Amino acid sequence: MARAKTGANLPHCYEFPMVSVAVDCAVFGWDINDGLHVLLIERGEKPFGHALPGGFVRAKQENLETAARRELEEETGVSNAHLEQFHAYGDPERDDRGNHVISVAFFALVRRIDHTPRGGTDADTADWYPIQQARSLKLAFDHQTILSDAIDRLFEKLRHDPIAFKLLPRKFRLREVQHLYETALGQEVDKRNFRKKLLEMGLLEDTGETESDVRHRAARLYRFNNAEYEKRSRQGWKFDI
Amino acid sequence: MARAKTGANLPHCYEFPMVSVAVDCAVFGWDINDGLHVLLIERGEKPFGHALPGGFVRAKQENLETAARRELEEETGVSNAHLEQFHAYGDPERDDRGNHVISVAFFALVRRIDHTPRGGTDADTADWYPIQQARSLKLAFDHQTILSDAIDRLFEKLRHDPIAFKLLPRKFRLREVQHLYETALGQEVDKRNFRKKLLEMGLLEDTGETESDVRHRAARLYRFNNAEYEKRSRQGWKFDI
DNA sequence: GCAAAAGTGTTGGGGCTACACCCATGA
DNA sequence: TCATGGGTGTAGCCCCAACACTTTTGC
Repeated sequence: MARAKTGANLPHCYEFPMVSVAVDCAVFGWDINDGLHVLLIERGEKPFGHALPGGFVRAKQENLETAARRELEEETGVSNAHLEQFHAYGDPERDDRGNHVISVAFFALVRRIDHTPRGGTDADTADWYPIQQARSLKLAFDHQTILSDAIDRLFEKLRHDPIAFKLLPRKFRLREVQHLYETALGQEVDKRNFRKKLLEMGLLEDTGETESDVRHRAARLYRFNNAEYEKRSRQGWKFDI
Repeated sequence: MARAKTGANLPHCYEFPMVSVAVDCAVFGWDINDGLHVLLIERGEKPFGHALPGGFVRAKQENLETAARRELEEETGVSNAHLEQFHAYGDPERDDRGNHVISVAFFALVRRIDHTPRGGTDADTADWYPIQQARSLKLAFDHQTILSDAIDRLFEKLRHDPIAFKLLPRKFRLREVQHLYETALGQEVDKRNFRKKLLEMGLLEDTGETESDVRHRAARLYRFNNAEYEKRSRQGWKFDI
């Protein structure tokens, strides 16, 4: 999908030099045993190494979010993610292949169990990396900056928006929620106070089910009541943890 | 600055059709007598009517923020604004002149007294409009959506970031701060409690001066201590109102 | 019965809300 | 002296933080 400047037929001509537009996604997945992970591509072409999934927007055919969903599906097999655009990156030198490429970055939240990554259409492979490890890799282009911004934004947003429930399984234990928030806040929280706050908020429904296959007392499973959240949201209520 | 498709020399050729990249700015100004205003251009060309100041990014020459500053300066004479990128708009049909133009939108905060708007380099004229009035205008392209998002974002951000002091004069009365917050929150706040909170926060310095030319008791003038704010910020402290 | 996590109540203190009056100034 | 906004103190309440033990289950 690179905009070649060499070669025979370059049929699309303009008065001024043009910028290319790409989208990139920081896809996050959560697992109570493993913590927060991000989905990275191991590139099979030009700038080798790891990178965020993404690619060029198809002019006149799609908007930014559609492009992001398409690239995500093509490169990693992930579909139906919760997508949120968070920043555009536009330094002229950010793509070291020479073109001026601006990239609109999204973060994406998925339930990790639903998404065993698969490789892309070409030689690329996609895989989950713990965020600590991902942070220590040398990513292509300015993807390390993008990833770092995405993580900051995700942690910030978890506090003011109930997007945690896009990461957690549909039926979850309270302790999973707590663990996720401890990761986001960077500190431990008091179990009793956290549960009280969460339950008294009135957005969690007891499914009546409990976990199974554990060798200790089984935890109740809860479900997030999104309809109720949206109702209150329209009335000006604000989620906060 | 339009990317003409007609005409003789179109020297920049590509393998694929290209997207154009623009930046647009919602410039906000505040005045205690007048409330919140936004700076709009009255366009002298093609899609006539009002629009946000902005224009195309110069490929290979500038990044997004630089482009926004340049366009702001060229079209309205505004310089040294506080700029924050907030969203990118990319629907293929959003520019009704036919090209696929994505726009990276910024909101800009200025001290209105410093900026008497002046016209642009061409036939355009720039002027302040109260936000209520601006909201009721039919703006060019999807600028009404952009403006509306910018206002929402500004109001939200005022609560978690001391950006109010980018809108207020360098030396301000407490009542001005209160008025601005009442606008942002959409509700009145208690004078005593508001002052207490603000002063006990310890980020406002008494300048020792008072306002003049008023026919009632003169108010003290305060200054925002940005150095202190940044220091605390680095220590993890969070502004909140 | 033991290991491992689930689940639960109370208390004290700090911060927020609510509320009303005097002060300084210019006309 | 009056009109106009500037400036201040307190009491009650609610919410948040701190804190430790009992329950269930599988092995």
